[in-house]
Amino acid sequence: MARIKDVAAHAGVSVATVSRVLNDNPSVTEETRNRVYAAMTALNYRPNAVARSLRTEATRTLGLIIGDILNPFFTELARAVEDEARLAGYTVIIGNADERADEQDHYVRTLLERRVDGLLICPTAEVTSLIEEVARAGRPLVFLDRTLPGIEVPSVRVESAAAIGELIGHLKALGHRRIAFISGPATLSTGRERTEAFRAAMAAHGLAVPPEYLEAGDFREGSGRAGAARLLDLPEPPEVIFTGDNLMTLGALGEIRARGLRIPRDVALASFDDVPWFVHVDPAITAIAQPTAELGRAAVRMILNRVEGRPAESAALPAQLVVRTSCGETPYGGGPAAARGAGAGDPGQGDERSRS
Amino acid sequence: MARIKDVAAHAGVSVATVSRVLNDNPSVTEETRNRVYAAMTALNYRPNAVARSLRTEATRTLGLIIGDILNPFFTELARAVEDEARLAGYTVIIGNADERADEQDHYVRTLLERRVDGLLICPTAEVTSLIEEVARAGRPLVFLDRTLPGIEVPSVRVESAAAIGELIGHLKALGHRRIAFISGPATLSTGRERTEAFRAAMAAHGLAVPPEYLEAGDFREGSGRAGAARLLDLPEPPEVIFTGDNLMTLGALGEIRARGLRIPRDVALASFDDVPWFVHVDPAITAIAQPTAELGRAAVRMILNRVEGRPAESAALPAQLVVRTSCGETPYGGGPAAARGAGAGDPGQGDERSRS
DNA sequence: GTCCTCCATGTAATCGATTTCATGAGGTTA
DNA sequence: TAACCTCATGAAATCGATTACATGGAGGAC
Repeated sequence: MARIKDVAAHAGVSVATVSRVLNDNPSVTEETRNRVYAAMTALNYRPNAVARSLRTEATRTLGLIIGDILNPFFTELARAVEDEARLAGYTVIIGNADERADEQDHYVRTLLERRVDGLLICPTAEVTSLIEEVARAGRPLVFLDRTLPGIEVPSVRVESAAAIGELIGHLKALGHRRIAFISGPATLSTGRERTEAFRAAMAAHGLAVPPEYLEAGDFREGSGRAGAARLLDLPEPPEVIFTGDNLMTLGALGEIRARGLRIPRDVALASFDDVPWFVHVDPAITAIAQPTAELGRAAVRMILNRVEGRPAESAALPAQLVVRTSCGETPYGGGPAAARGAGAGDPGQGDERSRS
Repeated sequence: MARIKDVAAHAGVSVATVSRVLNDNPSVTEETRNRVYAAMTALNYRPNAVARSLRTEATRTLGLIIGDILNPFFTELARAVEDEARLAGYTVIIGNADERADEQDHYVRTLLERRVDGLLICPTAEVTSLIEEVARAGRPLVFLDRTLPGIEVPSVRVESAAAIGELIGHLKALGHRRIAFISGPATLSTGRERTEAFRAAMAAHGLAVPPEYLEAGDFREGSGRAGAARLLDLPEPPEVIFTGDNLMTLGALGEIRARGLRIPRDVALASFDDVPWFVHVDPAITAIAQPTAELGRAAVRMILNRVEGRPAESAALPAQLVVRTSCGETPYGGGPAAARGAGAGDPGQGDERSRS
């Protein structure tokens, strides 16, 4: 593969001049510039980003470590991060932690060795010593979606309490009283926050939460299924199962279907986290939609601020309740076709996730 | 950040010795080795992969360019590629072409500049001059899922004809005759292959395919919806809509639901490409499942063969029909709960997509 | 015509690792 | 004891770019 030296020789100039052309340095004659361009195309020259990075100490690369690549939430997040980074001229390397601290640490190490300019992490449960060290060393780092206690790192997360409160209000208005929650793991900030918000909202509405109505899940399909099974086996099963993320919803749905129960007549279902196909389940699933794409974009802006030496401030973006029909017909509306969001619209409907 | 020189000074050895320790060179005394390790931890040393790559001309990185990161098919593919690459000690950089040739070319350029050791591409429609050049230059390149005509590049793809033949047989056995197909773009090899297989299977079963029963889609949700709308508006609408990929299925489903039609009574639906939630649609959607993960793993093995100088041979992996209930009850089985795969099982059911 | 300035270009150091070749200490053998 | 070998280690070149500094020629001012 042609090197800068070859281009220089072919064009009859020095490597410095070729480098200047490469970097749009204005102090190169139009004529020389053209000769260099000609040499580049003649030799099929492609600058070696490895060499360049070694010298400039910048890779124009961001590392993104997500929790689970098969979870559509993280996929959409990755997509948004990628798009926003691309606009700024950065490439993204995605690492899939598979919700395991050791996998996460593996990627942190790999990405640091590759000298990414910034690191976006959706941290798994444990605060590993590696993460602590990286944070302490002051390397550009931003937490995404989740946070870790006791670590000083700017973060972008979702503010879920308001939407959860709205959901509980909606359920109460529909006449439901016995509401169960399949939570995410208490080791994750998102799991804790949603559980706390659920408890608080129930209390605010004067509804009791017996301990057996709080199932501890792990943001995986299997735990959603198992949690739903235990809830449905209770002497007094809940009227509503509220699940803490889209994969556990998938599991709970599977269990409900396997028992031949009808939604919402036998048991209602609501999901934290919305995915496109919820609309196509019969009945369509009431869900709390997260501002996933905005979350990713905000995180990129934040990490680039840190990379480029500007200050970065943590942010929390509001989630939004999307009322459909899986918890019963809304008393304030028409039939299934007229189901409408309690918020400014229904971001779960239609083509909003397809791009041009 | 500490460099190899600092470690050498701290341990009282030369940089060559540190490098030897780093690379597990056996000709280093146990004692020296320990001193070097101690220095490394003391200084929090992390080898600079950029510098190493410059010298060794290897990045231990693979590039993967997929068609659309929001399509679960490609996500699962990416996941498998990542896993298999990781086993071999490689990192993967994923580029999302968004089904556009210019985006694809952008990533090809970026990845070449970053000197990835090998390139896995799910090529978009056009044969761009860049792709041609890269193929001609003999750089390690493997086509994944799709192929390009007239370009000598090893590829891994899905053999769909047999499964499509089986599906048509299944539909005919259920009494359906008027079967329409919403195809992928004819510019993609997968689009062409599925359309050809559909025509051939229909002909083999003595069924006619009027031109208006062949809708040209583009593997996007919107075209599935529009195609379904046109088919349902025909004076003689089809009894079955067969869609060419999972996103178009999503669109067609949306259109069918919006019209208040019941599946399969008013119109049956079958999908090429299976995704986990098809099980939860009511009725569950009959689909042709692709060996997605195996596709990704095979592609990695192939590119690593090429990278390491071994020969690589193209492969085609068989798709499999998964019969559910969206085309009607099977005359050879029980009720919905007893729906069973025509093949060796139902890879679309249960937890097979969750990992430990 | 001389001198100074400006500016396009070139020379060479540098980034942090790997790797070839040299070196010298210690052990073996005759 | 001399000659030789083995082996751990070090010195220095190298990968392909960027960039500080040097250089020399053209043009303007006097």
